[in-house]
Amino acid sequence: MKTEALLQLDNQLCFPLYAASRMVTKLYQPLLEELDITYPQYLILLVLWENDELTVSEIGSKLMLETNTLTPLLKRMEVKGIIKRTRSIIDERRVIVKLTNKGSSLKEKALCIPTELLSGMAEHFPMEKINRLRTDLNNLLEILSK
Amino acid sequence: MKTEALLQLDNQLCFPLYAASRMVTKLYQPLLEELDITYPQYLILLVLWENDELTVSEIGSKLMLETNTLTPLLKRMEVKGIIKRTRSIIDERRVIVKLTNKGSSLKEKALCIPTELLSGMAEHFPMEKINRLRTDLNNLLEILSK
DNA sequence: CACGATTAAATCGTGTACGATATATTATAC
DNA sequence: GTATAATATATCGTACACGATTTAATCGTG
Repeated sequence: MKTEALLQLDNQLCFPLYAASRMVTKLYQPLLEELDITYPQYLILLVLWENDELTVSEIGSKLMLETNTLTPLLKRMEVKGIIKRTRSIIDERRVIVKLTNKGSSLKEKALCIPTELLSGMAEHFPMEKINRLRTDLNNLLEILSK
Repeated sequence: MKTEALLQLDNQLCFPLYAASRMVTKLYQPLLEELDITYPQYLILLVLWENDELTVSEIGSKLMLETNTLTPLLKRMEVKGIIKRTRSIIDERRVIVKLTNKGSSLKEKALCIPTELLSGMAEHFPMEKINRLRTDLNNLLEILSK
């Protein structure tokens, strides 16, 4: 490919990644609205539902987010009453994030979300392709994170 | 797959998309810093280098961004002196975005960016997979945008 | 045990994203 | 022609992202 052609939007990897990420987030929105949470807040809940009581940086390493993003995000979630932040007694540098009852119980409401989204998507996009995409993206992430 | 397992971070399509998008943006950053532009500003330049003198909403439809994002972004780019915004005389609702000389000349500096990134990535990620990823993502975008 | 280095969060400033609304201009219907 | 609908941007408010810096607590070494 000519160097020139590499600058065309269609030939970039970055753009479809950027656009698809935003579009998929928008797909989630009507479903997340019913839980009164945003998309990044949903990701944090996914992490906590799998493993409750994590420190801020443990959440960060799973989601690849720094404390400068997480701290305000977690504070908003605490205001909503879905998590609780407490300083660790053993090591007062650490802040333990724990689900409240409300936060835990949101999981039941969320169970239908992945299925609903995938089925909506699979109408026009074969599941096999979705799986391949996920695998490729996870591979890419692995490369990029080291 | 059990419904429960669908809520695991690893099984989501949304998360690797979100994380990979942010990671790839970070890869661009050192290169874009030399041009003194941000990543979304780079995308706008890609569009204008292909086709100069577009309206705000024409840029928006190519990048899937609304005017509430673009207007401030374009204003910052105008302040930097890389584009010029002018009301159309034919239809005063429209704003024509045009590259300045500085904006045009940034293209030469940018020519090496895609090659440099792809080569860095291809070390651990076969080009064939990158191409497949791009194709799949573009397919997904097509589905999602209608 | 003391003190510099490391670690964990928080804070600050800037720049996106985007839903909702406002404003101004042009098109359309009657 | 004029009221109204449609179109194109802009504005506003909220919520991320993230580089850079700060603050506070713990660790490690002499």
